[in-house]
Amino acid sequence: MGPTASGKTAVALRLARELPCEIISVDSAQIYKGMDIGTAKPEAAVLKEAPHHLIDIIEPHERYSAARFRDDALALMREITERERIPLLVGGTMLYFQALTEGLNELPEADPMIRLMIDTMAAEQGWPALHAQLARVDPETAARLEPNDAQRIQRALEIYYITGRPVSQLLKKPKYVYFPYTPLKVALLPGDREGLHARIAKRFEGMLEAGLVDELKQLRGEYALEAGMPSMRCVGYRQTWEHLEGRIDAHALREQGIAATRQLAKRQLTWLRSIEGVTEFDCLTEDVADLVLEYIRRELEALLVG
RNA sequence: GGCCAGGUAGCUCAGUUGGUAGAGCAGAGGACUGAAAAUCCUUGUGUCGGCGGUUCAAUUCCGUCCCUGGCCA
Repeated sequence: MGPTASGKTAVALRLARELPCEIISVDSAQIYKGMDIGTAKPEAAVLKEAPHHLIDIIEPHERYSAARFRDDALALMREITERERIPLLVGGTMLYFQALTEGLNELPEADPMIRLMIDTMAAEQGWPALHAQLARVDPETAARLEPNDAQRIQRALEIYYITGRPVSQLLKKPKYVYFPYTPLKVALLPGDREGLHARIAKRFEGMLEAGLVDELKQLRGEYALEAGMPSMRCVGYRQTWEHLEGRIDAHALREQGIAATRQLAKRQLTWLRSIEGVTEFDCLTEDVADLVLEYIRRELEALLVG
Protein backbone atom coordinates (compact mmCIF):
# COMPACT_ATOMS: atom_id res chain seq x y z
CA MET A 1 0.00 0.00 0.00
CA GLY A 2 1.11 3.55 -0.56
CA PRO A 3 -0.01 6.95 -1.74
CA THR A 4 0.11 7.96 -5.35
CA ALA A 5 3.65 8.48 -6.70
CA SER A 6 5.24 6.52 -3.87
CA GLY A 7 6.76 4.06 -6.32
CA LYS A 8 4.56 1.03 -5.67
CA THR A 9 4.94 -0.34 -9.18
CA ALA A 10 8.72 -0.42 -9.04
CA VAL A 11 8.71 -2.27 -5.72
CA ALA A 12 6.04 -4.70 -6.92
CA LEU A 13 8.02 -5.48 -10.03
CA ARG A 14 11.06 -6.26 -7.95
CA LEU A 15 9.07 -8.59 -5.71
CA ALA A 16 7.47 -10.29 -8.70
CA ARG A 17 10.93 -11.01 -10.10
CA GLU A 18 12.26 -12.52 -6.92
CA LEU A 19 9.29 -14.31 -5.42
CA PRO A 20 6.65 -16.71 -6.74
CA CYS A 21 3.85 -14.17 -6.72
CA GLU A 22 1.15 -12.71 -8.92
CA ILE A 23 0.11 -9.09 -8.73
CA ILE A 24 -3.45 -7.95 -8.06
CA SER A 25 -3.96 -4.22 -8.59
CA VAL A 26 -5.87 -2.46 -5.83
CA ASP A 27 -6.60 0.71 -7.71
CA SER A 28 -9.98 2.24 -8.44
CA ALA A 29 -8.70 4.14 -11.47
CA GLN A 30 -6.51 1.61 -13.25
CA ILE A 31 -9.55 -0.63 -13.71
CA TYR A 32 -10.59 1.53 -16.67
CA LYS A 33 -9.57 0.54 -20.17
CA GLY A 34 -7.93 3.32 -22.14
CA MET A 35 -7.17 5.46 -19.13
CA ASP A 36 -3.46 4.79 -19.12
CA ILE A 37 -1.49 8.02 -18.86
CA GLY A 38 -3.48 9.76 -16.13
CA THR A 39 -3.73 6.71 -13.89
CA ALA A 40 0.01 6.03 -14.15
CA LYS A 41 -0.75 2.52 -15.29
CA PRO A 42 2.37 0.35 -15.48
CA GLU A 43 3.91 0.33 -18.94
CA ALA A 44 3.13 -2.43 -21.41
CA ALA A 45 6.57 -3.98 -20.93
CA VAL A 46 6.04 -4.20 -17.18
CA LEU A 47 2.58 -5.69 -17.59
CA LYS A 48 3.99 -8.25 -19.98
CA GLU A 49 6.73 -9.31 -17.59
CA ALA A 50 4.56 -9.22 -14.47
CA PRO A 51 0.87 -9.48 -15.37
CA HIS A 52 -1.39 -7.40 -13.14
CA HIS A 53 -4.88 -8.65 -12.37
CA LEU A 54 -7.76 -6.17 -12.13
CA ILE A 55 -6.30 -3.66 -14.56
CA ASP A 56 -8.34 -2.77 -17.66
CA ILE A 57 -11.38 -4.71 -16.50
CA ILE A 58 -14.14 -2.21 -17.34
CA GLU A 59 -14.77 0.61 -19.81
CA PRO A 60 -14.79 4.29 -18.83
CA HIS A 61 -18.57 4.60 -19.01
CA GLU A 62 -19.10 1.69 -16.62
CA ARG A 63 -18.91 1.66 -12.85
CA TYR A 64 -17.21 -0.52 -10.29
CA SER A 65 -17.35 -0.74 -6.52
CA ALA A 66 -15.55 -1.80 -3.38
CA ALA A 67 -17.92 -4.76 -3.10
CA ARG A 68 -17.13 -5.97 -6.59
CA PHE A 69 -13.46 -5.55 -5.86
CA ARG A 70 -13.81 -7.74 -2.81
CA ASP A 71 -15.47 -10.51 -4.82
CA ASP A 72 -13.01 -10.22 -7.69
CA ALA A 73 -9.96 -10.13 -5.44
CA LEU A 74 -11.08 -13.08 -3.33
CA ALA A 75 -11.71 -15.17 -6.44
CA LEU A 76 -8.27 -14.28 -7.80
CA MET A 77 -6.52 -14.92 -4.51
CA ARG A 78 -8.04 -18.36 -4.44
CA GLU A 79 -6.91 -19.15 -8.00
CA ILE A 80 -3.43 -17.84 -7.38
CA THR A 81 -3.05 -19.82 -4.17
CA GLU A 82 -4.24 -22.92 -5.96
CA ARG A 83 -1.44 -22.37 -8.45
CA GLU A 84 0.83 -22.40 -5.39
CA ARG A 85 1.77 -18.81 -5.80
CA ILE A 86 1.44 -15.80 -3.55
CA PRO A 87 -1.13 -13.07 -4.25
CA LEU A 88 0.64 -9.69 -4.11
CA LEU A 89 -1.90 -6.91 -3.71
CA VAL A 90 -0.56 -3.55 -4.82
CA GLY A 91 -2.35 -0.23 -4.80
CA GLY A 92 -3.50 2.91 -3.11
CA THR A 93 -7.25 2.47 -2.83
CA MET A 94 -7.50 1.97 0.89
CA LEU A 95 -11.25 1.33 0.94
CA TYR A 96 -10.68 -1.67 -1.31
CA PHE A 97 -8.08 -3.09 1.07
CA GLN A 98 -10.45 -2.55 3.93
CA ALA A 99 -13.43 -4.10 2.17
CA LEU A 100 -11.30 -7.09 1.29
CA THR A 101 -9.84 -7.83 4.71
CA GLU A 102 -12.65 -6.66 6.92
CA GLY A 103 -15.66 -7.42 4.75
CA LEU A 104 -18.78 -5.40 4.10
CA ASN A 105 -22.24 -5.55 5.62
CA GLU A 106 -25.05 -7.01 3.61
CA LEU A 107 -26.42 -4.06 1.70
CA PRO A 108 -28.19 -3.76 -1.63
CA GLU A 109 -26.07 -2.76 -4.59
CA ALA A 110 -26.40 0.57 -6.37
CA ASP A 111 -29.53 1.08 -8.45
CA PRO A 112 -29.03 3.58 -11.30
CA MET A 113 -32.75 4.37 -11.59
CA ILE A 114 -33.11 5.20 -7.92
CA ARG A 115 -29.95 7.30 -8.00
CA LEU A 116 -31.24 9.21 -10.99
CA MET A 117 -34.48 9.86 -9.13
CA ILE A 118 -32.63 11.09 -6.03
CA ASP A 119 -30.34 13.28 -8.15
CA THR A 120 -33.39 14.84 -9.78
CA MET A 121 -34.91 15.63 -6.40
CA ALA A 122 -31.61 17.08 -5.23
CA ALA A 123 -31.39 19.32 -8.28
CA GLU A 124 -34.81 20.73 -7.43
CA GLN A 125 -34.66 20.92 -3.64
CA GLY A 126 -30.97 20.83 -2.78
CA TRP A 127 -29.19 18.23 -0.66
CA PRO A 128 -30.07 19.74 2.72
CA ALA A 129 -33.74 19.06 1.91
CA LEU A 130 -32.95 15.41 1.19
CA HIS A 131 -30.91 15.30 4.37
CA ALA A 132 -34.04 16.45 6.20
CA GLN A 133 -36.03 13.76 4.44
CA LEU A 134 -33.47 11.17 5.55
CA ALA A 135 -33.76 12.46 9.10
CA ARG A 136 -37.43 11.42 9.08
CA VAL A 137 -36.79 7.81 8.06
CA ASP A 138 -33.30 7.30 9.52
CA PRO A 139 -32.49 9.89 12.19
CA GLU A 140 -29.35 8.07 13.29
CA THR A 141 -27.70 8.17 9.88
CA ALA A 142 -28.86 11.73 9.21
CA ALA A 143 -27.24 12.80 12.48
CA ARG A 144 -23.82 11.58 11.42
CA LEU A 145 -23.98 13.03 7.90
CA GLU A 146 -23.46 16.65 6.90
CA PRO A 147 -26.39 18.23 5.00
CA ASN A 148 -24.16 18.59 1.93
CA ASP A 149 -22.68 15.12 1.85
CA ALA A 150 -24.46 14.32 -1.41
CA GLN A 151 -22.98 10.92 -1.93
CA ARG A 152 -23.77 9.47 1.49
CA ILE A 153 -27.23 11.00 1.73
CA GLN A 154 -27.99 9.52 -1.65
CA ARG A 155 -26.73 6.10 -0.64
CA ALA A 156 -28.67 6.14 2.64
CA LEU A 157 -31.90 7.08 0.87
CA GLU A 158 -31.23 4.54 -1.86
CA ILE A 159 -30.89 1.77 0.71
CA TYR A 160 -34.06 2.90 2.43
CA TYR A 161 -36.05 2.94 -0.82
CA ILE A 162 -34.81 -0.51 -1.82
CA THR A 163 -35.08 -2.31 1.50
CA GLY A 164 -37.56 -0.17 3.40
CA ARG A 165 -35.12 -0.19 6.29
CA PRO A 166 -32.66 2.42 7.55
CA VAL A 167 -28.93 1.87 6.86
CA SER A 168 -28.11 2.42 10.49
CA GLN A 169 -30.14 -0.70 11.29
CA LEU A 170 -28.56 -2.80 8.52
CA LEU A 171 -25.06 -1.81 9.59
CA LYS A 172 -25.70 -3.07 13.09
CA LYS A 173 -26.14 -6.62 11.90
CA PRO A 174 -22.85 -8.49 12.42
CA LYS A 175 -21.08 -9.05 9.11
CA TYR A 176 -19.72 -12.34 8.00
CA VAL A 177 -16.06 -11.79 7.16
CA TYR A 178 -14.51 -14.30 4.85
CA PHE A 179 -10.78 -13.74 4.49
CA PRO A 180 -8.81 -16.96 4.89
CA TYR A 181 -5.34 -15.42 4.58
CA THR A 182 -2.60 -14.00 6.74
CA PRO A 183 -1.78 -10.66 5.15
CA LEU A 184 1.67 -9.11 5.35
CA LYS A 185 0.91 -5.42 5.31
CA VAL A 186 3.58 -3.19 3.85
CA ALA A 187 3.26 0.55 3.34
CA LEU A 188 5.44 2.86 1.27
CA LEU A 189 5.37 6.24 2.97
CA PRO A 190 7.28 9.44 2.24
CA GLY A 191 9.74 10.24 5.01
CA ASP A 192 9.38 13.83 3.97
CA ARG A 193 6.14 15.14 2.55
CA GLU A 194 7.84 17.81 0.47
CA GLY A 195 9.76 15.09 -1.29
CA LEU A 196 6.55 13.38 -2.34
CA HIS A 197 5.08 16.70 -3.46
CA ALA A 198 8.05 17.27 -5.72
CA ARG A 199 7.56 13.82 -7.24
CA ILE A 200 3.87 14.47 -7.76
CA ALA A 201 4.52 17.72 -9.62
CA LYS A 202 7.10 16.08 -11.83
CA ARG A 203 4.86 13.14 -12.53
CA PHE A 204 1.84 15.20 -13.48
CA GLU A 205 3.96 17.30 -15.81
CA GLY A 206 5.21 14.08 -17.32
CA MET A 207 1.61 12.97 -17.90
CA LEU A 208 0.82 16.19 -19.75
CA GLU A 209 3.92 15.73 -21.92
CA ALA A 210 2.97 12.13 -22.55
CA GLY A 211 -0.34 13.31 -24.02
CA LEU A 212 -2.94 13.15 -21.27
CA VAL A 213 -5.09 15.71 -23.05
CA ASP A 214 -5.07 13.75 -26.30
CA GLU A 215 -5.81 10.54 -24.46
CA LEU A 216 -8.99 11.98 -23.00
CA LYS A 217 -9.93 13.61 -26.30
CA GLN A 218 -9.75 10.22 -27.94
CA LEU A 219 -11.73 8.53 -25.15
CA ARG A 220 -14.46 11.12 -25.51
CA GLY A 221 -14.69 10.27 -29.18
CA GLU A 222 -14.88 6.58 -28.45
CA TYR A 223 -17.34 6.52 -25.55
CA ALA A 224 -20.36 8.59 -24.54
CA LEU A 225 -18.68 10.06 -21.48
CA GLU A 226 -20.05 12.60 -19.05
CA ALA A 227 -18.28 14.71 -16.45
CA GLY A 228 -20.24 13.08 -13.63
CA MET A 229 -19.12 9.52 -14.32
CA PRO A 230 -16.82 7.95 -11.73
CA SER A 231 -14.08 7.51 -14.32
CA MET A 232 -14.20 11.18 -15.27
CA ARG A 233 -13.94 12.23 -11.67
CA CYS A 234 -10.52 10.65 -11.37
CA VAL A 235 -7.67 12.96 -10.48
CA GLY A 236 -6.19 14.44 -13.62
CA TYR A 237 -9.06 13.46 -15.90
CA ARG A 238 -11.47 15.79 -14.17
CA GLN A 239 -9.11 18.73 -14.67
CA THR A 240 -8.31 17.68 -18.24
CA TRP A 241 -12.06 17.54 -18.93
CA GLU A 242 -12.39 21.14 -17.73
CA HIS A 243 -9.55 22.09 -20.03
CA LEU A 244 -11.17 20.41 -23.04
CA GLU A 245 -14.39 22.26 -22.23
CA GLY A 246 -12.39 25.48 -22.39
CA ARG A 247 -13.00 26.40 -18.77
CA ILE A 248 -9.35 26.36 -17.70
CA ASP A 249 -6.18 27.08 -19.65
CA ALA A 250 -3.08 24.92 -19.92
CA HIS A 251 -1.39 26.61 -17.00
CA ALA A 252 -4.38 26.13 -14.71
CA LEU A 253 -4.66 22.51 -15.82
CA ARG A 254 -1.12 21.93 -14.67
CA GLU A 255 -1.61 23.74 -11.35
CA GLN A 256 -4.94 22.14 -10.53
CA GLY A 257 -3.84 18.70 -11.59
CA ILE A 258 -0.88 18.84 -9.25
CA ALA A 259 -2.99 20.22 -6.40
CA ALA A 260 -5.60 17.49 -6.82
CA THR A 261 -2.94 14.80 -6.82
CA ARG A 262 -1.49 16.18 -3.60
CA GLN A 263 -4.89 16.12 -1.96
CA LEU A 264 -5.30 12.54 -3.06
CA ALA A 265 -1.95 11.58 -1.55
CA LYS A 266 -2.91 13.31 1.65
CA ARG A 267 -6.19 11.37 1.95
CA GLN A 268 -4.39 8.13 1.22
CA LEU A 269 -1.82 8.87 3.92
CA THR A 270 -4.56 9.59 6.45
CA TRP A 271 -6.15 6.23 5.71
CA LEU A 272 -2.84 4.41 5.85
CA ARG A 273 -2.05 5.77 9.27
CA SER A 274 -5.26 4.28 10.62
CA ILE A 275 -4.59 0.74 9.39
CA GLU A 276 -3.33 -1.66 12.03
CA GLY A 277 -0.25 -3.85 11.80
CA VAL A 278 1.45 -2.15 8.89
CA THR A 279 5.21 -2.22 8.39
CA GLU A 280 6.37 1.07 6.96
CA PHE A 281 9.16 1.87 4.53
CA ASP A 282 10.35 5.27 3.36
CA CYS A 283 9.47 5.38 -0.33
CA LEU A 284 11.95 8.19 -0.98
CA THR A 285 15.03 6.13 -0.20
CA GLU A 286 16.94 4.59 -3.07
CA ASP A 287 16.82 0.99 -1.92
CA VAL A 288 13.20 0.65 -0.77
CA ALA A 289 12.64 -2.29 -3.07
CA ASP A 290 15.57 -4.18 -1.52
CA LEU A 291 14.40 -3.43 2.00
CA VAL A 292 10.84 -4.54 1.29
CA LEU A 293 12.03 -7.70 -0.44
CA GLU A 294 14.30 -8.54 2.48
CA TYR A 295 11.49 -7.95 4.97
CA ILE A 296 9.02 -10.11 3.07
CA ARG A 297 11.52 -12.94 2.67
CA ARG A 298 12.14 -12.92 6.40
CA GLU A 299 8.45 -12.90 7.24
CA LEU A 300 7.68 -15.68 4.75
CA GLU A 301 10.38 -17.87 6.27
CA ALA A 302 8.97 -17.24 9.72
CA LEU A 303 5.51 -18.19 8.49
CA LEU A 304 6.79 -21.37 6.83
CA VAL A 305 8.66 -22.41 9.97
CA GLY A 306 5.58 -21.65 12.03
C1' G B 1 20.01 59.31 -13.04
C1' G B 2 14.47 60.46 -14.67
C1' C B 3 9.40 58.72 -15.26
C1' C B 4 5.63 54.94 -14.47
C1' A B 5 3.60 50.55 -11.97
C1' G B 6 4.03 47.58 -7.81
C1' G B 7 5.69 45.95 -2.59
C1' U B 8 -0.65 43.02 2.12
C1' A B 9 -0.93 35.22 4.81
C1' G B 10 3.86 29.97 2.12
C1' C B 11 1.90 31.54 -3.30
C1' U B 12 -1.54 34.64 -6.51
C1' C B 13 -4.10 38.74 -5.33
C1' A B 14 -8.68 41.63 -3.05
C1' G B 15 -9.59 45.51 0.29
C1' U B 16 -9.94 49.46 3.90
C1' U B 17 -14.07 57.04 0.79
C1' G B 18 -8.52 56.87 7.69
C1' G B 19 -11.25 52.98 12.97
C1' U B 20 -4.86 47.59 12.70
C1' A B 21 -7.62 43.12 6.98
C1' G B 22 -9.94 38.63 3.54
C1' A B 23 -10.57 35.29 -0.85
C1' G B 24 -8.64 31.33 -3.95
C1' C B 25 -4.72 27.92 -3.98
C1' A B 26 -1.06 25.52 -0.91
C1' G B 27 -0.49 23.61 4.21
C1' A B 28 -2.73 21.19 8.78
C1' G B 29 -6.61 18.16 11.27
C1' G B 30 -11.03 15.04 10.83
C1' A B 31 -15.34 11.87 8.93
C1' C B 32 -15.95 7.72 5.78
C1' U B 33 -19.63 0.38 4.26
C1' G B 34 -21.56 -1.18 -3.54
C1' A B 35 -18.78 6.28 -6.94
C1' A B 36 -13.41 6.01 -2.55
C1' A B 37 -8.43 9.05 -7.53
C1' A B 38 -15.31 9.68 -4.64
C1' U B 39 -18.11 12.73 -1.07
C1' C B 40 -18.04 16.01 3.00
C1' C B 41 -16.53 18.89 7.66
C1' U B 42 -12.99 22.06 10.61
C1' U B 43 -8.72 25.35 10.45
C1' G B 44 -6.01 32.24 8.43
C1' U B 45 -2.27 37.58 13.99
C1' G B 46 -0.05 38.77 9.00
C1' U B 47 5.96 44.42 12.06
C1' C B 48 -0.49 45.37 5.32
C1' G B 49 8.39 47.06 2.64
C1' G B 50 11.56 50.60 6.48
C1' C B 51 11.59 55.37 8.88
C1' G B 52 9.33 60.00 9.74
C1' G B 53 4.95 63.51 9.33
C1' U B 54 -0.44 64.92 9.54
C1' U B 55 -4.45 62.92 12.75
C1' C B 56 -7.93 61.22 18.66
C1' A B 57 -6.61 57.15 15.20
C1' A B 58 -2.44 55.50 9.35
C1' U B 59 -1.93 49.39 6.33
C1' U B 60 -5.03 53.46 4.04
C1' C B 61 -3.20 60.51 3.25
C1' C B 62 1.85 63.19 2.80
C1' G B 63 7.34 63.02 2.72
C1' U B 64 11.55 60.11 2.38
C1' C B 65 14.44 55.79 1.85
C1' C B 66 14.90 50.55 0.30
C1' C B 67 13.42 46.53 -3.05
C1' U B 68 11.09 44.48 -7.81
C1' G B 69 9.39 45.12 -12.87
C1' G B 70 8.78 48.30 -17.25
C1' C B 71 9.98 52.57 -20.17
C1' C B 72 13.43 56.75 -21.04
C1' A B 73 18.48 58.60 -20.58
